[in-house]
Amino acid sequence: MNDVKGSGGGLPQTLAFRLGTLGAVVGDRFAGRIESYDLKPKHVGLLTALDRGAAASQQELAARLGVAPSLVVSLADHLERLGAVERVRDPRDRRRQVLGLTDRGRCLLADCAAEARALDEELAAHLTAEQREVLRKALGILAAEAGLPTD
Amino acid sequence: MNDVKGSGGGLPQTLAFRLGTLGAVVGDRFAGRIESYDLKPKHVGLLTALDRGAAASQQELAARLGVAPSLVVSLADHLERLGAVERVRDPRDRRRQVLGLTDRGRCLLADCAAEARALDEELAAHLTAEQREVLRKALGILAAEAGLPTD
DNA sequence: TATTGTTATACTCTATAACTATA
DNA sequence: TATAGTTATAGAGTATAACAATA
Repeated sequence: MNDVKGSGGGLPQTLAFRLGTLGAVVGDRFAGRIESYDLKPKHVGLLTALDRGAAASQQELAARLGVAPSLVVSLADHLERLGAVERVRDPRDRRRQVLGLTDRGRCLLADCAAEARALDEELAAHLTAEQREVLRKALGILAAEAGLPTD
Repeated sequence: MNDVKGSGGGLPQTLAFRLGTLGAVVGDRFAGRIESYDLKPKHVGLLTALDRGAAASQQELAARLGVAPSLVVSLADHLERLGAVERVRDPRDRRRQVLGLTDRGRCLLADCAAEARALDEELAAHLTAEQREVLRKALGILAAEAGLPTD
């Protein structure tokens, strides 16, 4: 009458459980790979946001990333120390600090992308080409619905 | 020559990026859903581990979950206060506290599974039945490789 | 002496709130 | 007075290390 393996009612089979647990594991492994660049996933998220849109104020970035503005400050501080972003005062409104990617930042981002692709190879080693493609596409749909970057 | 949209080299298209970011979002949404049960995702992880295997010592659980033994103590404390688990001294080795699910714990776990299924409906609303199935299966393969629960 | 569980402590991450400069 | 950015502070979460009980 009930499920074979216990009382969870198949919790481990749900998308929510699998995405949540896998996301944590994959995030940790990605963090380990970018550690040598002195970056953490949130820094990469900020770089990605900058790479995808026009240079933006820190408040706009905070809204895009869904984090507090004060966190953008510390992320940007760190990235500025690395020479990956630069802050430019908006001459029309001198309160605004517009963040822009530097060449160094683009280079770092490319390095992170390469690390992610290498990690993909490890992760998907046992999937068929077709499974990989459907997986990538389906995750893209979910990401788009969640308002996350997709391209 | 280069990618159209920027310098990320398609970072947002990688499995690693999508799993990491989606995992965080989905984890937060799941956390919001189980908040009213006074549970957090880590508690559900511990309940799930208990539901799937024989009752286990706290050190074994820590290894299974990949967290510090001291964290299992605080998780188990909380679950014990909720009446979801009970600690029983192993009579053969009185140092060991064997954790076991109670009926209340099984009930809570079933509630969490229902929340996860409801979240799945929201998440996968725009996927075809076939996409859902391939997604579930592919994530199951990845989860198994990562040593996570799959059934 | 080694091991299990627990407690004490410290560190990381992030948000909230207070503050400064500009509008 | 309102807004952008910054700084200060506080809380949650988790790991490390010291400790107690048992083997």
